[in-house]
Amino acid sequence: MSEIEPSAQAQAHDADQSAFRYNAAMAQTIEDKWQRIWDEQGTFWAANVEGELTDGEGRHADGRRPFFAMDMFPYPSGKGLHVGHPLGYLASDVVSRYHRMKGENVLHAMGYDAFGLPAEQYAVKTGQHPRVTTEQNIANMRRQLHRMGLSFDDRRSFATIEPGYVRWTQWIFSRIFDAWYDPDKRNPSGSMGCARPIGELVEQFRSGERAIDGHEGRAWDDLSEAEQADVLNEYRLAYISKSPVNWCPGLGTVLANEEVTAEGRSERGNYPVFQRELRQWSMRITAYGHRLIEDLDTIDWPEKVKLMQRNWIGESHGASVHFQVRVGDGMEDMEIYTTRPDTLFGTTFCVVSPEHPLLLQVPERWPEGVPEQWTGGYATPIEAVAAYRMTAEAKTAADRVNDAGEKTGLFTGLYAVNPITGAELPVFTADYVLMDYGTGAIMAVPGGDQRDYDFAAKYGLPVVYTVEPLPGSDDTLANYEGNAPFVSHDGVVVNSSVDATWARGDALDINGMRVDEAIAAVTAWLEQAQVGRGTVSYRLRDWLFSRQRYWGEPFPIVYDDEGVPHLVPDSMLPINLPEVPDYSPKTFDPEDAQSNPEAPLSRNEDWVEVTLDLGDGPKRYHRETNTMPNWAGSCWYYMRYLDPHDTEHMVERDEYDYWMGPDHNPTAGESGGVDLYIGGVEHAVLHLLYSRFWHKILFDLGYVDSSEPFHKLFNQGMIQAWAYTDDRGEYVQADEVEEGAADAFGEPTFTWHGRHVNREFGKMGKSLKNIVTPDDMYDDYGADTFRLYEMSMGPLDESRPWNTRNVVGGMRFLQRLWRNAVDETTGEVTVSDEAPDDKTLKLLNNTIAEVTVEMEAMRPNTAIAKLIVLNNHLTGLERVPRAAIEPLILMVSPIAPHIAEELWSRLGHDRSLAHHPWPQADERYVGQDVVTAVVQIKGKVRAKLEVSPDIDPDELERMALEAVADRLGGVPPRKVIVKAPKIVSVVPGN
RNA sequence: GCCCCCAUGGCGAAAUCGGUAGACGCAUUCGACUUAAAAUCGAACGCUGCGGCGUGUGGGUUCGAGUCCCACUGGGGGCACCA
Repeated sequence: MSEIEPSAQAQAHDADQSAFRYNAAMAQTIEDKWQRIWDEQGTFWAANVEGELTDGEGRHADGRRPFFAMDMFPYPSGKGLHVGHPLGYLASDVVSRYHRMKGENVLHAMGYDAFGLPAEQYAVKTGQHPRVTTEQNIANMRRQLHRMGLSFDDRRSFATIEPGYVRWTQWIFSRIFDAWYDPDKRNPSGSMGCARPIGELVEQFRSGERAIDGHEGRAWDDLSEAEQADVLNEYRLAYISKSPVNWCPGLGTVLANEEVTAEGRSERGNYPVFQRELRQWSMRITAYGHRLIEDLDTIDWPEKVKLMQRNWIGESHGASVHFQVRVGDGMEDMEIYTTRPDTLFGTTFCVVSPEHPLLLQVPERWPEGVPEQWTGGYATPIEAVAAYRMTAEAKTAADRVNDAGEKTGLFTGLYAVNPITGAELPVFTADYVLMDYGTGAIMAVPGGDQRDYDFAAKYGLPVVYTVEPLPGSDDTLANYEGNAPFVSHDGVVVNSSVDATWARGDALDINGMRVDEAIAAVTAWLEQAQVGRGTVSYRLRDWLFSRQRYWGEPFPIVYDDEGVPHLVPDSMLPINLPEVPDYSPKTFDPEDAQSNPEAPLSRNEDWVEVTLDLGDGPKRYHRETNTMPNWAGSCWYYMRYLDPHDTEHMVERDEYDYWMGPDHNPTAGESGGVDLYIGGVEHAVLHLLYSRFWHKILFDLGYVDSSEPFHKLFNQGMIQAWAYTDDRGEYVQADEVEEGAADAFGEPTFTWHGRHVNREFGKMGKSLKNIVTPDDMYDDYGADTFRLYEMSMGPLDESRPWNTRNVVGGMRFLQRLWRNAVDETTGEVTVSDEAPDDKTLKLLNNTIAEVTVEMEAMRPNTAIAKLIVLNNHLTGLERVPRAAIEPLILMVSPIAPHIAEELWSRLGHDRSLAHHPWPQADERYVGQDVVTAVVQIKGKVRAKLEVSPDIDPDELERMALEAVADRLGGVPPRKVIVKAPKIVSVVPGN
């Protein structure tokens, strides 16, 4: 191995006496050298069970314990990295290096999530093909990450845009399209509900085991192909529907619910989003709602993220109830959803959403004596409903949010019959009822619901209270009547009995019951009377899966002349993106709600129109021109690291079982999955929910044998930064700001080129002029110091401000470490082979024990503090013993690997320390000879005693009382608590 | 509005099970070395009237509270007409 010669720059900087000093220039030389050696020797290659992927020494896994540590892979934007980005990558690298030293077979790799909107927008802006700009960005990002010394197995890197990857993304889509969800079948983990191949559903239809929806009485084979396709579409896990979706004219695409902000605007670009009824692809994630909640209990994730997923899925238990609606001379069925079936006696009207199909059947005339406010002044219900639908559709989601609380709506001219009481209830349409939650229709109970109360107050509808406060509480119904609903579950049912129910003619009386009891009683009655049943609703919507974009995965779908979708056979995958004359999206005036989406892929007719043989001879088809959302690639990428070059499988079965199967690793739990997944909390309900969903489908279908993709999730904090504005509010260059004396209020003041500036706190960004890049760090300190600083800033999962001024502390630590082994003037190794003294042995072994605990718990900040203490001790010794500094170097190596490798090699080792066993503490030297025992009187420290750690409690009590005798003034203590050997707490007698 | 999380010196933080609050680092100050400076090494470093007081504020539980409980203040995050 080549000897490091100090660079000319380093020599000039440090003059003659410290030519071998560890400084920025030396660090860079060392880092280049070791990064090259690691690459050449395949130091970080992870070994597969079989195949071409062996470790650097040509070995397969051979039963070694696996550890799969993964980062949320980056989106290769053109902006490059700042020091805030790699915090998670550094954390996972430290963990990976530590686990390698524990002898585990560590899989750590990095891919690139390269489809998506920003890449496309950047390409449009620069006039280059997105593939060109994306690949440039990937190359740049790869260089920046490599320079940090991250221990990736680079053979396993890939980008989601590569045809070899797209092929399997499309293959997974095909499996999802070709599957349905059977709620009555157990899945492989034993709970109810399982995805099954669509062929098994067809078999049920064909055999008559299952009735064919909408075609009862007909044989499956008598249905036309288009009719069959329509039936199956209602079951497929990937399906086409015409339903209200988020249409964003400013971006020219539809968006998933998760991509729309609370303000009702697009998460990207912040454009208005409109509810439009459009024909789009969806994925039936709602079928998995319960399992996605339930299985959170099997994984080791931050409670915060689990809670966000539970809230997002929003499971609510209630009942659906069939109301009869008078239409003309007949009756139509209207199904409503309620969580409070106990309040059926208190419903005084019904509301359907503006998109509800019942509105197609409104009468031609208003009934007699309808108030003008109900009709909105329209001559007929048909006109009123049409007009209301128009205004509702034109509303952006943002308008809906702003109007929340302000109720609007119109009477439909229809009346529904309460199935229990037989009361005739006017049916309104109002946009506070949403078509895609529950059944899109509600029974309004103004006495028990704030929204219904508001609506009733505005339209002069009666209010009936059916629950009153518990007897014995201070509260009475009188406190509510005339001004508010009683919404609490804590109450007793009143006003709720009939002698003969309308639907069934039996008596029903729930008066006096508590709410929970009453819910159960009414639900049971509904089921017996066959007018309703207990149901579960989800806030979660099905996942809108198509986008009007060029830069995404094409669907493996073609349509025949009748518009029936067909899968493109697996053998024809991947379907690559065609060259089109213009790949930019067709965007519109952001406010133009009536515009229509147009997919860029439809611009290439040669690609769209295609002749294929799908098994029944060559026929003409046209391709699906929408593309998949950019979440598709990230839904399954973790599996591809295991087996990145496989052309036969998404992932080879044996490799999956070894790396991610639930039996492979005692720490991965019953769910199996990635051992450690590090990333930002911003993906809590997007990527992490979609990934779990896809994974569960693949699990149900038998392609993978762990029920969850990621066993342990860790969210790293955000690195924030100070920014400074001048008196005009313009940002000034943050690194040119100087701190001045505190002002009259003790607040610090800041100046920029002599002018006063204000400090604010937030993100790091170009526009805030406070960017610090990793390259700045390499130039001034080197990658090891940069790594050390980021790891020592504080707990990994908390956000904190970046402060370049503090980085020098890490540099000094590494310099002292270096100086403890190498003479700065001569470059000679100075360690001694003599045995360490007793004090050094104690400190060394205690440090090993403590640092091991910190590393296991992912607390590099406290590990570093303890390493510094040991190093500072060695600095004070006459000669530094080899037996002390070698374990120190090993413990430093996960955090500052380059300097550790260099010192290790200078100390005479000819192999990399990357796989050297982690130091073991010698138990004989762990613990203390003397401990300080504290004597407290009423919790205040009054004396300290140096005692043996295994002192007898009675002896300690005697010593303690003697030590504080003068404070007790001869009065015997009332109570003495002894926690030997650390605390004696005395309660004085007076 | 509902739900969740956080608050410790001048600064980043530590105290992991209720047991000496402030480890470690930055900044600052003093000293040694030096013609001088840098670097390095050593020391001091919560406040204080030297009695004490101190972990956002007020209460509580306990021999003992940064840690547990209640109420509040400030900051951050999630959801938001979900029947």
